[in-house]
Amino acid sequence: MTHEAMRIGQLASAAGVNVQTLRYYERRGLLREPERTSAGHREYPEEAVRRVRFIKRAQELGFTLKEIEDLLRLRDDRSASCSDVRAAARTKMEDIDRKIGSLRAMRRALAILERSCTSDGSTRECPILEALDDAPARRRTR
Amino acid sequence: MTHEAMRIGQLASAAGVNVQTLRYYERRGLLREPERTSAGHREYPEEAVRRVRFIKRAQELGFTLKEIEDLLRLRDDRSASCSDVRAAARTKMEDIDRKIGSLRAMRRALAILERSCTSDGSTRECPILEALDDAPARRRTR
DNA sequence: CTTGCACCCGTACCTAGGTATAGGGTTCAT
DNA sequence: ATGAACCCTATACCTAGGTACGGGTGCAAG
Repeated sequence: MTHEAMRIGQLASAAGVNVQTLRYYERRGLLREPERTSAGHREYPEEAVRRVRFIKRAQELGFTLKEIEDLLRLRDDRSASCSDVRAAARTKMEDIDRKIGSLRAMRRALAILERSCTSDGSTRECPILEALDDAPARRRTR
Repeated sequence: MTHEAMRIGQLASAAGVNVQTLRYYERRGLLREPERTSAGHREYPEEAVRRVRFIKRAQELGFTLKEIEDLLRLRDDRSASCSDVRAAARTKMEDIDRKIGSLRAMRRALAILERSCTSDGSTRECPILEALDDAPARRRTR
């Protein structure tokens, strides 16, 4: 049972990206340089698939590759001091909380829009802009 | 009290973007062409500030300008049929739910990471990748 | 041994979303 | 009535995040 040897093409199709993207991520430092066969071909462990998918997912959430690199470094860097890791994790969590807050506001606005539209056929008083007027992660008592 | 006349520079600084960005949004169709003075200078109503802020906020949440255009069109298009508006709103809400789901998973992972780090100084078994293994909100990639 | 496919590296190119520059008009306080 | 601070259009340029291309190698099947 060889489950420790994928080549770049397999990884690419498993993760839904293309081969050059993987090499690009490697250059950028998002993927560490994998082992090579004697012929110089890259050999990835299976977990690489999850790593690449994580990257794509995080991108859809509005994180830049730089930020994703930071997130992944939290995971990889065995030598990082605990307090650094904790601080970085907290920073990212705050960032995430803010994003969730904004998304919820936006969702609320869309729900109102949808409801207001049901009633009488007019799209008056559309709330989409109002939705994000206040600070994105405003602490609401609710 | 005239609060119905901002020029592009005022709008830009109020919304925290630069003047060329506003003209760019106009070309892209995200901002409708405003009135002009006799000399051809753009005159924006106050609500333009909120519109621009909305755009920036939505971008941070991973929406492309194209998608933001769709969102804003929902609001603007008085002639859109109610069922179109409702359908589009629902689609966006699903999208948002997926994003929120992913962000929550990521947040959970970071919280675990932070906690696991407290205990003994080692960053072993970091859960960051595991966080997003399952589909974010039970919906396949678009 | 050659055909075909996956891989290697380096470099060029592409799209999205801006940002800057050139060359000119407007406004308004001094 | 003039100069600083703004505005106009058009066009060129920039960064992020890829994608494609050219020329060469590895290797299994026919």
